[in-house]
Amino acid sequence: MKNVRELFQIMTRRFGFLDKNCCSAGGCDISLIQSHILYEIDRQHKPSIQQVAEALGTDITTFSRQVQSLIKMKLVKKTPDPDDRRVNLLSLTTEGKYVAASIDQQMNDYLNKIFSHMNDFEKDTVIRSIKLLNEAMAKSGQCCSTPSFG
Amino acid sequence: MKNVRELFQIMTRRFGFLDKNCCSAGGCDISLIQSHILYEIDRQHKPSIQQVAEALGTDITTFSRQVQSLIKMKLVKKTPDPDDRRVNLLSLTTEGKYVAASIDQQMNDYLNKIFSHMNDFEKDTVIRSIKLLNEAMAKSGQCCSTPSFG
DNA sequence: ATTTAATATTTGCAAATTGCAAATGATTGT
DNA sequence: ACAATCATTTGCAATTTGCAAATATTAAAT
Repeated sequence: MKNVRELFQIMTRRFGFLDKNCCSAGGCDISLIQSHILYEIDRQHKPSIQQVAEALGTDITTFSRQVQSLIKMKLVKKTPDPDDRRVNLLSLTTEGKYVAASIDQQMNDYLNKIFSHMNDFEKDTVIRSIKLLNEAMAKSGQCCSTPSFG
Repeated sequence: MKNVRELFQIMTRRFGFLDKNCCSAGGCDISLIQSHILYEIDRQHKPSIQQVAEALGTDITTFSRQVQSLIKMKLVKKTPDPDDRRVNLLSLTTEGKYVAASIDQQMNDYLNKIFSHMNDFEKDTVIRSIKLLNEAMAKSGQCCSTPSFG
């Protein structure tokens, strides 16, 4: 069996390209990192700045500034947490939701294009495998989380 | 079935963390991008600067400078192509090969740790699935390659 | 053979991104 | 009230970025 790492490396790289190719939505061009931020804010329920920064493995001071620029672009909103006024809860604006949804749509379209080269059984096996992989990585704790917080 | 993209996004992110965690080898700390460059130079046979830049989807002027710093670190060597003196062929120095091999070792160790949470059948299925996925992505041409050269 | 286009790589430069250290504002425990 | 802790933001200096233009070499055209 060839080097397992090679398989993962190539796949991840390709998926990264896919991600980069889906960074514009309705005349709004955003960076790859910004796309990841929108995705993560959408996924979590009113996360704090720190939560998103940690999820993405970005330095928090860097992240703070990235949020500022997304706010300037009117894609993200910052609301003080009523329970703890130190924290700011992040959420997407209507426009932000639209951009995020549009990116999600593009990504899923691409993924379907990829899966069109497989039969139903293969597709099912692949999806099941990714799920398995994610669970195994979650169990492996330290190694697959943010380097700094590891 | 939940959103397929979510599965891929999380997996890719985790694998990215894994990559970042494997960026030091024998007292030599390198950046994530530099790690990718070493990997790609190692994989290809005496590639040109342009070939590696395109494989990694990096702007070529940026890449040119990254190669320069790797040369300063004595991890990479640049040899003029005898057949076409415009191009410089890249290769790893002995030290570069050592660093690349060490990173590869760390990555495979981590991957084995992850696979230790599966039985042999599951592991086999997952690896087979990644292969399938890579083939399908290769067939889908445009979408999973570098954005600029699309 | 000389001129012209193309190609691989490198620089100038100016803007954007980075992370550390320190500051701010808010909360908790004593 | 007080110090310790925490979430977030700024100052700052260094690195990284990409575009446009320069350089060096090759291929094509006349």
